Amino acid sequence: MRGPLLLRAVVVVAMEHFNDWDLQAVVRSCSFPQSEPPRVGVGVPAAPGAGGAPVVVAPPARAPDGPDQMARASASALYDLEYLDLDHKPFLLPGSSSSSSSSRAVARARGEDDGKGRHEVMISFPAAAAASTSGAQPRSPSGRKPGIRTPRPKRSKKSQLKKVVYEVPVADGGVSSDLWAWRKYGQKPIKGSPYPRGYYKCSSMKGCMARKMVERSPAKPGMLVVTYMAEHCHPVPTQLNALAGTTRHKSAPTGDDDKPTSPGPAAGRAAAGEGVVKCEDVDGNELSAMAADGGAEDTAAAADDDGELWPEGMGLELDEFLGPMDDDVFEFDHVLEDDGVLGRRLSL
DNA sequence: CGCATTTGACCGGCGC
DNA sequence: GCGCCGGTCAAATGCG
Repeated sequence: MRGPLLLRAVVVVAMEHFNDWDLQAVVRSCSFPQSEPPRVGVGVPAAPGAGGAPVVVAPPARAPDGPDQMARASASALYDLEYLDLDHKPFLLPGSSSSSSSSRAVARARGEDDGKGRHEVMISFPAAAAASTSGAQPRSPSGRKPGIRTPRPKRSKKSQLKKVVYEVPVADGGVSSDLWAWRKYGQKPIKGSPYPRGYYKCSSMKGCMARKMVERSPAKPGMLVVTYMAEHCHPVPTQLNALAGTTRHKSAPTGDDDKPTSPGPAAGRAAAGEGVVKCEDVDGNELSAMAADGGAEDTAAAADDDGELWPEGMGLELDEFLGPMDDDVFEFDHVLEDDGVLGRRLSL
């Protein structure tokens, strides 16, 4: 395990509330003990209907070129993605998105070095992002017979899923993480890529529809491409080690097996939570989530196909976590992208 | 024993 | 309309 988390960037994406935009994408960073916080930009398109292109949020880190840089880069590989509704509805399910105008966002994130180190970010938020959740009915838990499957509820169109693609560097030992707890539910080889893609669901709270896919960038083997889909409907877990005893910690993976050594959060972790937050599903039904204070979890761990680890032990109090997120920390300006996409840029 | 991960199969979307 | 491919499910397996 590496040292304490030095740097994190938090991407906050919310639908609605940007006038006619469906979403807000806020890339935040916090805890930059060694260097200036990276500048991060977020863009949102003006033209609806062009959905499909994913959001790529690239980290502000650059390739390490020394011990110090290495540490910095490793730390900067840690990003937290959080979905917030800035209109006081902090946690959204995908279905809660009301507006339909926006379809795609393009964001740019600037790293510490605005020059060559600039990281391009693309965001896509198709309008009907919520559809998938509406159809997500729990299946009969027990025993599927071979060849016999319970009818799967109609999936929403994949292209309509809200996606945030996050590029994180695979630092030495594979450092990349967010605060959420993820449970792997699948892995598939992707055509055209030598690396398989892992599929993760948020396991911080039952019923959370948040998902992510993790794969290594074929173009840049040193980068992991993490695609987040749907929003968490619960607060970001804070005390990552609170339930350390309930989580699985595999020994360090060796070499190039594909096993993501995710200390997966046990289901029981939720029981440890104290705060209860409510969130709504697509139908407006309230869901109750065990909130952060003590609830939470350890590390969202996801490994790339080399079995590299996301870091653990990022204990963080909620206020601490949220502290750096003051509004005035960020500075937005709108940018009209080449393709007519209205981008929103923010800097710290 | 309970949980996460693995892995093969199934299913739907999308391109041709 | 068909086939490919990606995404998801769920039984089997392994680990703590």
